Amino acid sequence: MQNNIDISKFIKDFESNCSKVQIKDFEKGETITTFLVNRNQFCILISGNADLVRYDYNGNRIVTEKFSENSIFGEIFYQINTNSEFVVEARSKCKVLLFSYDDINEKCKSHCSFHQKLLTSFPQLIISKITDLTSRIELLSRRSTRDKLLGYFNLLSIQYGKTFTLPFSITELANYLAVDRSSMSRELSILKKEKFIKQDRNRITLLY
Amino acid sequence: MQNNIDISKFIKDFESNCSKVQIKDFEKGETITTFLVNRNQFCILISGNADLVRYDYNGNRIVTEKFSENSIFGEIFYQINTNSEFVVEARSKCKVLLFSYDDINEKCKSHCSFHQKLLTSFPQLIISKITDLTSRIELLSRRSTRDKLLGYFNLLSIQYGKTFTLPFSITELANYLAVDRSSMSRELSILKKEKFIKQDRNRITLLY
DNA sequence: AATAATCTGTTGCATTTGCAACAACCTTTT
DNA sequence: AAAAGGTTGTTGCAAATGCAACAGATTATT
Repeated sequence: MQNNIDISKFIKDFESNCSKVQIKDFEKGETITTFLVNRNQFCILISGNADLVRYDYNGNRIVTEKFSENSIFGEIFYQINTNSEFVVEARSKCKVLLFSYDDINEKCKSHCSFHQKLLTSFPQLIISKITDLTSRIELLSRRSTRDKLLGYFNLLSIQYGKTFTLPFSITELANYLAVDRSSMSRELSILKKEKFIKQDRNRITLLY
Repeated sequence: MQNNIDISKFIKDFESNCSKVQIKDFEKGETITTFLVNRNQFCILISGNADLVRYDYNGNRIVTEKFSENSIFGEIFYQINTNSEFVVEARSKCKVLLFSYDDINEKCKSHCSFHQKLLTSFPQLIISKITDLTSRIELLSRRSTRDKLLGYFNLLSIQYGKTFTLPFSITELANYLAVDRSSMSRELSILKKEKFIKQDRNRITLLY
């Protein structure tokens, strides 16, 4: 979630001068893109918030990833799967940079300053994404809800100390940890009862 | 897991001529690296197999990731966490490329052919890694063992058709899907009984 | 300010899962 | 060939989790 560079600032006052790269605006609720075919599509979220939503065979709506400023996403990162449908939905007004990964490689050999900047920003954006993904995998591979919660709180406490505000709501936290919301709520209550944590909405204090 | 480029071939007959990049050999069972401090360490597994193992507070040994030829790993991709210890262990003879991410950036501006090749290989290695991680997250975020199994089988069937051999053993599959081995075995039996799949050891046929 | 929509905590219940133990099988080593 | 070490499938049982339903709180909309 932490990004050290700020590509968005760079782009905000910058109009793409290259036909291969698009900057598009989306209103809340709009579909930014879907993952259906292999187009090597690569996107950077310049501003706003968006969810990657999977609709499974039962029609269940499952939030698979959450994107914010500087997040990267796109078909290129996904194995396309006929059994479920992936949609990136804007949760607020969004500004998005879209391009094909093939194009970026070609174009970067030219001296377009826009691409130049994009290319130098790439590695950090990508490494940051991998860090996020590995953290999440580490959490998701824990067997119990309690371990998931404590593991996640521990990560946050490294950054913010014993008291911190969750970066999302309780409902979204349950999604992030891939557990049932009400069950997680139950487990939170137990953690409170056992004096492991204090909780006020999405503000958490660790008591250990 | 699928990589289109082959950096290992390139490196096999190549001795690093740059002091910042090391190629090291490890015997089966040896520790390749640990994730303890933030050194921006970045590794590429040239040949062999290795596991990223987490030892949690109970001393449980949990395989978090599995690496094979062309896999990338390193501290740089992990939020270091005081509560558990991460160790990369060689499961067979391994040849590993190690360097600091900072160095690679500096050095790449020079015209060292080794770095040049490394740099051009980077994006694909990284994208391939992200694809693997997102696939796994998609599976891990499913609530039931059955959904995890069927989701994983579905991914494999896209590549290999209705009959395929799992890339790892049943025990390792349970690790990959973060479920108890015996419970998973139970669920596999049910799937067999219900004629969803045929299974012979780690060879699976989908019957739907 | 009133209303609607969403979020949160709680609880009962059925199901699933993890855990432990064990036997059969397979692989590797001696 | 025998022994040792690891893998796999099975099962009983206890514990954890998902699901559903609901009420109160909070936030957004009109």
